[in-house]
Amino acid sequence: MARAVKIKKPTIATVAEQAGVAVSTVSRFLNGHYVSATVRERLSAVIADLGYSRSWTARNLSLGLRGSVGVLVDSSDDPWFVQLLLGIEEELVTRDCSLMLSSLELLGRYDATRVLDWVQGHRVDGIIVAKSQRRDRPILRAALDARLPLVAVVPDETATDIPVLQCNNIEAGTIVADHLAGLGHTRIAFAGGPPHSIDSKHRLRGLREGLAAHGIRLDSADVYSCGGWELEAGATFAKELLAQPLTVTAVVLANDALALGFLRVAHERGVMVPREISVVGFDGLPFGALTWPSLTTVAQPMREMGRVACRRLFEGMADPGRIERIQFRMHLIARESSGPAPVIGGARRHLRAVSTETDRAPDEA
Amino acid sequence: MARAVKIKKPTIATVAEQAGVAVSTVSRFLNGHYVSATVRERLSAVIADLGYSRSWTARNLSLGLRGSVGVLVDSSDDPWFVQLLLGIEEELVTRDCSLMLSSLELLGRYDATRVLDWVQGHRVDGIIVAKSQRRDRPILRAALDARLPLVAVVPDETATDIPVLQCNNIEAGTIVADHLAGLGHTRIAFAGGPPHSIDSKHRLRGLREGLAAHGIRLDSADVYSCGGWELEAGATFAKELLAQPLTVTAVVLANDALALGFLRVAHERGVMVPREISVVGFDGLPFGALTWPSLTTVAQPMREMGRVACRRLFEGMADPGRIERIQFRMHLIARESSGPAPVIGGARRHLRAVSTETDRAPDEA
DNA sequence: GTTCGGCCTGAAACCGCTATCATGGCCCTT
DNA sequence: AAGGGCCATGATAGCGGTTTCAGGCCGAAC
Repeated sequence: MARAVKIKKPTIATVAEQAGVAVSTVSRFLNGHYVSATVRERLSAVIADLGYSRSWTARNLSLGLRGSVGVLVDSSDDPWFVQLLLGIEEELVTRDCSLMLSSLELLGRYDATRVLDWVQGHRVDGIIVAKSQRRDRPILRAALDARLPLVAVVPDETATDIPVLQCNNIEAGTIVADHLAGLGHTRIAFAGGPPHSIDSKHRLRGLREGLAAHGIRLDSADVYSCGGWELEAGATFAKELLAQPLTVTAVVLANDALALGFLRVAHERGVMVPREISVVGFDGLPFGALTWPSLTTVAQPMREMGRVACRRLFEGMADPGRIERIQFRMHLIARESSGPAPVIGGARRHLRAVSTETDRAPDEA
Repeated sequence: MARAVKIKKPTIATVAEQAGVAVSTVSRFLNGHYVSATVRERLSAVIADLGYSRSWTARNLSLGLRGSVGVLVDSSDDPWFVQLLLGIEEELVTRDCSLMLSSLELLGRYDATRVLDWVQGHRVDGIIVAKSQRRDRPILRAALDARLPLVAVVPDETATDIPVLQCNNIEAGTIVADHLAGLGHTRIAFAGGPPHSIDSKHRLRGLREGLAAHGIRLDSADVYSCGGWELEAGATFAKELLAQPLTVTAVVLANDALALGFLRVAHERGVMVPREISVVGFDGLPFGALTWPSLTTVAQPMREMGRVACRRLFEGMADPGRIERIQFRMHLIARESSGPAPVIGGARRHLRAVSTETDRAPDEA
């Protein structure tokens, strides 16, 4: 205390010396193993006095750990993964582990070598790949070959050899079906994303089956493809659909971006949503709440998924080889873009929306 | 090659042995120091053969580094910082350094001890605090006391003892002034955020000065305060302003969230934007492009700021004690919410917007 | 009064890599 | 022909922890 100020950071040896015990004793104390009460008190005092904090680098080296998990995100999905990160972080904090972030974009998306180098050499105990797609498969394979625990979140659904977290898109479709049927819609259109997207297919399938349960038939003529996932694709589709007289009272788009594109064009064309047509998307993007009208959507529980991804990763470290598929339920966020089906020819009063404004997702608390 | 498969990961010693050289030679090779051509070839071969990759943990321990920088983000600003992260990452990749992410929220926002623990004990060589506010000051102080290089991005502007990156809000104000003056507006309102926000004040000041340069006076009666930064505050303000007959032809709100709230209410009330009134925000939030009409705004070059923050952090590691304030210019993104000033009483034709759609910010490429 | 067994603690090896210092060739100089 | 430098490499001491193993001390059991 009264000593000359040391410039060097105190190490475990400093503490041991000051307390007059061996380093191993200090180490035991630090790790909560048994030490006598006297020593314990003395050590706490010395440590507090010195402001000592142990080097995780050294600890990890000794233990053969890396002390962090890597999260690879596809940077093109901007705001999508923020909640996911928070969920992961939440879980990590309880494990004295940190979150190493990297984007596939910057590591060189298609170069498995670079990712692997990051992964093996750098210092992660496992990786979580956010929104992997089929084209990322080589990277995943390589990581697996390197015996690196790995979890993919919202992956290309055809992957069978890695643990994946995904949403139940079929159920999501039926949720929309129930919602729209409840509002009295009977003629509904669906617009998918890229031609062979499995997400689209499942959402459509769920929608179709759900509607069927209500005795409503989704006509094949009312199933379209936007050709992509982006807002522009949705806008293009809207222009086509709205160029002709409306034959449907609601349109379901395969994701929120498409739906927002649709809403936008609807506004340009003066088509009233939801009075003339209801619009529903999928994903639960936060800014869907900010448009006018705000977008009814089926949200993915991102934060929860982050938590589970992390937990699953640690399980995978303990018990490698277990490959499973964890499904999450999506939940409806009814906002303003969906409303009662227009009554054909009926004199309808000004009816804005029945939106229940369940705006706040359970995990956004 | 033909040896029995070792379960253990190869280390530098394995490589040395296989190649018949000393570990120090391998180390030199790995670090790009000089070794003879023969040895070099032999080593590359052995390394490739063994699939060796070096342990960054060990390297860092030896070098006394941590090999990563920490980024503390305030989780409440969802999508705001994604571009920032990408900018940081971009810079980090060239330095074989990784990005450790943590949110102030989870580390316990107001508990400097916990952040410090993360910071000292865990393993970062420095930290970047994104969007720090005055209330985070104790954390910054503590980090500084621990001699930990630190950079604050878009900070509370009154901080003087740490390197900060910030936007030139005054200039941003004049940019808006030029834009609106160019569109013929002469009666303009400004709505600030929280009462004492310095950002608000600067933006207002720039606006006022800029307008003055065009011979336009910003009347004090036309300066309002929304009381907060959130969308709802903007909506509330809009309700008040739009309850009375319009006396201004344009309204400038202190950030995008407020402006989006305003737009929303304007739509509800059937007020045409920009035909009846132009609306401008600040920040450049990505989803400002998705609303209808899309929002004219002055954007912060987030990705660039991320890059610079990172570079500055490394400089600070080499040369501690240098405290400076780096300013960034914001740039106008003219979209649909701003248009020519309505001609009072004139018979105007349907004029949608003069938006030049400079939608894509330079750094979004 | 020994011997055995538990409980704490100390000594030292090790985790994988870097850096410093020492060494031994080889070429070049005078 | 001998000495001096330089170059490439080898040996080794850390970096800051953890863990194994051995040993000292004390009470209980024979």
